[in-house]
Amino acid sequence: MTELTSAPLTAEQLVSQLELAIHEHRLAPGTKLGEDEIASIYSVSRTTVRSALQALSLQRLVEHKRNRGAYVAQPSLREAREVFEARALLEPRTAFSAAERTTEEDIAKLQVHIDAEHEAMAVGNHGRALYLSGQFHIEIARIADQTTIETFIKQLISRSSLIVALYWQRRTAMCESHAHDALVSALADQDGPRADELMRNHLLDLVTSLDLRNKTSAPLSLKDALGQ
Amino acid sequence: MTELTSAPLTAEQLVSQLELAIHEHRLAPGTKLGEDEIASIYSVSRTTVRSALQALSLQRLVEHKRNRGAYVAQPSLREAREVFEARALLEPRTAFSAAERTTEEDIAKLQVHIDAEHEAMAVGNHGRALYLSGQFHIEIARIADQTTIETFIKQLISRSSLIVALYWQRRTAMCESHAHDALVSALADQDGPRADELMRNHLLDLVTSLDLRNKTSAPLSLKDALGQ
DNA sequence: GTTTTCAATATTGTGTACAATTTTGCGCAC
DNA sequence: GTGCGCAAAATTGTACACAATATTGAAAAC
Repeated sequence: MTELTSAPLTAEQLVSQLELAIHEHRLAPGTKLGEDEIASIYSVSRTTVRSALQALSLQRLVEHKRNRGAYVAQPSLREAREVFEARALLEPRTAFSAAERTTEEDIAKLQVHIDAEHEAMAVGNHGRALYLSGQFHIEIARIADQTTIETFIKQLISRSSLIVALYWQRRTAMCESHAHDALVSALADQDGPRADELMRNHLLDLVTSLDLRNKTSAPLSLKDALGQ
Repeated sequence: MTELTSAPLTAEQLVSQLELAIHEHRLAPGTKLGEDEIASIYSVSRTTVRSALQALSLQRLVEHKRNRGAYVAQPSLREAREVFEARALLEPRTAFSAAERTTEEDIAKLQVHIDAEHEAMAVGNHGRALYLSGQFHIEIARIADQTTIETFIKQLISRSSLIVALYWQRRTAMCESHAHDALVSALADQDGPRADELMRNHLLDLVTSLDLRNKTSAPLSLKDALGQ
């Protein structure tokens, strides 16, 4: 389903593949990304892999340790807070702008998105649900027609996915997408101020659903802590 | 002055060199960045050059055209507007946060910065003055202690430099750094709201000093338009 | 039995060589 | 004289081979 041709993946496609895997929590934070390993899995040369890993490194999705290799990033508590502070600065206002120029096609698209989210949740595919949940936020930035800000938000969403993997409190209950429903409603009404407010609260809810107290610096397990 | 050792530059250092050259307008938008050319100039391998160019490409400082090479980016009018909209979302609030935690050392540092700006202006080194002017904004983000947002602002400042190169109206008069003086004052008083307001107005002044009307899509000269 | 040192192995970092694509210049036809 | 087409040159994209560094395991000393 992911690929039809047998043509070797380009670096850009490889970035997408790895990005998606990280998004959907198939690759956990701290996982080592060996160059030869990835090269053989995707049947590409190490040159391609290195290019892809550099791109992901600049996006802060992987951490590069000199002469030791690339690892899926493990955002610190501080980084986690910063990511959500940045989102708080960008997303509400972007939702505001989006509301003012939302078309009917946009609403339809968002509705499809939300349905897919619910579907993934129903099937129990939490990784997929989380990915789609992120795409929803990106879609709003797209509607706002601000590609520069959209790029930033994309990056923040990616990193948020890592943060969720590390600091999520409730393992069972996933994020209620009622917030997303309400946002779509505000966008459909072209109600900027309401969209702004809803997005602000949504982000606040997200942060409070995380465990961002600095008990220890421990990320996941003892093995991970020593694994560095 | 730029280097003492004869050790070959690392990719990261090369990025800094090229970044600085673009910042200071020694490399104009649209300039072709041939891989072999750069490799011979800095006595590094093409591998290093390619790595550096990829990094700059992801920062939107250079545009990569498949099988045609890398060029110093030429932000479109639309892109230019977007960059300043993003700055308007990030920088005022960041100045606010910075004001609340500014120390005396920070003030001293900023003052040195401003003095250097004036000095560069006095000598007529406009490129240098522009670079330092950008660094001032980055310094404020640093004071705010928000590395994630700082990274975004760095990128926006870089791109602003390209935008100034393309769309600056008054060729003679450079940006009056009185705005920067006022900001330092607000920071020294730890007056968040005033810093926010001053930054907001400063950015507004910057935008209005640019020529962002969409007369044609022409960037600089006819030659450039054809040069693609 | 524990610790330290050293060699063997594995992995990343870097440079070079080849392949693919595009551009350019010349020649021929109209 | 102008326009088209093909071949040669140049430049980027990709793969491979070697060098540098870090990790691992075993052997020896305490």
